[in-house]
Amino acid sequence: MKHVSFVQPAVASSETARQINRSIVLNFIRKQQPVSRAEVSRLSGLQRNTVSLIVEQLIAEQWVVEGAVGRLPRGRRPTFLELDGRRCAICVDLRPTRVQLGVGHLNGAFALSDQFTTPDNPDRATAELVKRIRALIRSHPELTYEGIGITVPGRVDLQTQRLAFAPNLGWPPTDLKTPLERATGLTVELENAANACALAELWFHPSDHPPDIIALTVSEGIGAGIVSQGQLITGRSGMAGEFGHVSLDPAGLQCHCGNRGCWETLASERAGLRYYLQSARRASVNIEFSDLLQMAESGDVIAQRALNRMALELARGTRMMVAAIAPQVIVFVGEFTAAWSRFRPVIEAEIQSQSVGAPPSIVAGRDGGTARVRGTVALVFHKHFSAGPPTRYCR
Amino acid sequence: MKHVSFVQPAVASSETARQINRSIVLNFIRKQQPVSRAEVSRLSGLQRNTVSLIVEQLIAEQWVVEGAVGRLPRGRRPTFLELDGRRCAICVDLRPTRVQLGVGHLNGAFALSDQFTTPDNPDRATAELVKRIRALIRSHPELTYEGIGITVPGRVDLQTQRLAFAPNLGWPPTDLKTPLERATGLTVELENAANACALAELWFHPSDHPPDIIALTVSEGIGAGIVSQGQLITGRSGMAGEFGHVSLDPAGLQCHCGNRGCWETLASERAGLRYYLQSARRASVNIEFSDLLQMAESGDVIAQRALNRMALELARGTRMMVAAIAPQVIVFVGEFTAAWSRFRPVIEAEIQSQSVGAPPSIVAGRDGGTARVRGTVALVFHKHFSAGPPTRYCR
DNA sequence: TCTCCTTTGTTCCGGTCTCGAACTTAATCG
DNA sequence: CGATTAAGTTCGAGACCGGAACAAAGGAGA
Repeated sequence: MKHVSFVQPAVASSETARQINRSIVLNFIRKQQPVSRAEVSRLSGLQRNTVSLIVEQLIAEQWVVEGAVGRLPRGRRPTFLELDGRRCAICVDLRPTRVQLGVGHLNGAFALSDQFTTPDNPDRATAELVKRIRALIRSHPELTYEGIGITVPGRVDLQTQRLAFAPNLGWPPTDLKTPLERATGLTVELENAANACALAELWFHPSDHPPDIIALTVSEGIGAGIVSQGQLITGRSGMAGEFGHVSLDPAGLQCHCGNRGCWETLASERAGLRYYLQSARRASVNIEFSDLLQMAESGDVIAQRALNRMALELARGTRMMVAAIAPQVIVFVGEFTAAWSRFRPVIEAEIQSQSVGAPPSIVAGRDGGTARVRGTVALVFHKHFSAGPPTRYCR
Repeated sequence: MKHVSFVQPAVASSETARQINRSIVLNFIRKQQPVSRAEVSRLSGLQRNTVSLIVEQLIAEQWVVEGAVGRLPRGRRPTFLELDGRRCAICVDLRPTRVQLGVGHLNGAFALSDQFTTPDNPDRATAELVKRIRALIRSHPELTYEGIGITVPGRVDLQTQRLAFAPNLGWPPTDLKTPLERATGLTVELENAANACALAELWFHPSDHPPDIIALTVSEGIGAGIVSQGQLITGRSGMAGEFGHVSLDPAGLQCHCGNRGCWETLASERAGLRYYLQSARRASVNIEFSDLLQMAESGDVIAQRALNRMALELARGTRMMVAAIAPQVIVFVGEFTAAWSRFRPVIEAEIQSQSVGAPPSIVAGRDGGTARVRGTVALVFHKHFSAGPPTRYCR
């Protein structure tokens, strides 16, 4: 079997140096804004003149704007630089039950806007999205829309950019990108929700995270976004991170994916609800996961027991990830983090029993309900901030 | 909790371009040797003059030598370039039972030399290694020794470079690097055996492998070396890839690592032997895994059943890796590949039942017994062939 | 108010690098 | 023996960065 032998490494010229330095400067401005040219020079190690030249270019291309003038005890006042907030991305979080829209600005500002119930087929979903996105764009004509970022509850094929595997959505493989791009004229970035959350963590909380993190989204299903050495692990056609479909109980329940006893069937919101309904003996009662959290909060012992069981199963799988990937941080994202004080000790205890080296830190995603939507901002802008694809040392 | 915020990205200058292109040229020569300057120019996209300049430099630094002169139907004859075979690495494969030594040349030539029984403590092992390595160097004074590469049955701490976790060796955390470097004057590279095998696959079989592979070493224990997008996944302090210590059976046997029912306790050579002894009811008979393979080969039904059970457990864990990492290829390394025709179908069947996307290819390591030792060649030379650390796009 | 000092930001020069084109070298073919 | 073809070299142009000198913009102190 022959594969495409290796990625042709792009040769470097003097312009390559500029590209690299440009991305360095741009990232320093993003991370430190507002910041002066001199400060960027000191932080990056680039000469002041080089920074000035690059900044001039960035201003011309409308990535950066000059802001206020600073104060110093002595000397000339620095003029601060910021990212240009007029650039923004349209953010879509597509989930099995609801679709959430928002607008994320390059300077970090963010606003949720619309939401609607997820249509039961891709075509209707596309049509609805087009309608709402058009309205969104019309409502703020002063902004420059960079693109549309969409998080999906499934895996996006790297080659075709189609939504290739989405058992919790129940859609067939779907091309969302092409029709949306055609209808709106904007580029569309699709990404698995967990991957997007991982990117968002790096993007919005740069200094707190070392470069090896896992973002775990727990909702209808379980997905993991793996970042290693600052790079998203995609795997063959973008399928990496399906820890949710590792079978932890060969005799367990049938999963959407076809296997039995997947972690997802043991530790997702659905599993939590199932644990509750099994004990409560109230079959087919129409309760949602948020209700379960509420009930546990207000002292319902059966609900509490269901959540504890869910926590235990979550912990088991987390231990698997720790052994496999050895991240420095695991960020948990999902409604269940509202009951983080219940989950955290259980997971932490299990992790600590894994004696191979120091355990990773366990944190709940800080953006609460917006983590997934915000992730799409990173998705859209991310490629503009890296100097081309990282060199791959494939032999 | 604060971490070192991010890796300071190295700024680029004109010399950066040269470094990048140098590594491109060097790698093309390695992969295509013997090859002419003109051919490198065509393959890489660099101008002929640039290639010539870089090659001149590489020859001066003794990385490359001019070889034979080629023939063409018309035109001036090309002079072929090859890597300089006088450069070589000392290769050590440290295993719980035996230590194997060898010499690997930059041009791909390779020779096993010495082997000895693993001493039961680190100090004696170091002393023995120093003695034998000195003898090895003395025996070929015409060669330039670049460094010493050592594969170990455990994990090497990224920061301290100590052998930090080696349950199958039974050693405490040990610094092998410093004393060996002091005694020999050569730099020492330590790496987990599975990681080394993964690097070796990329290094010696460049065109066959896509950039997402897992190398799985099965012997006394089980270790995985993960390469994603052409880069080795290290994880927090080099601990990534411990799939062998994921618990697949919470009620299973106690493992060296302290947990219960680790994959390693179910599918390693030791497990295979255990399965045999359990059925054969010949406790404490002194047989080795190679004997077991032999017995199965010559028709012993109990031995065959033991191997089949081992294959089944190996397959189960492989499925976990496929879900988690989604590699394009999994390379199996270990004595058990002698019975590959027995293992392969079992693993393949299990993988195929994983319905998420196309399954990865399953192959047995081609270098047989020398895979691990050869891996160390890649280990020693690898850093000279990449243009500095890959840029990390950490936010 | 005026001068000194400090810090920001710019201008200019020298060096490195790649690219493109012209040139030299060395072989084959008619 | 000249035409042709391809390999490898030489040279000038253009892009970029680093370092040093310079202009700008204030505050502190006399």
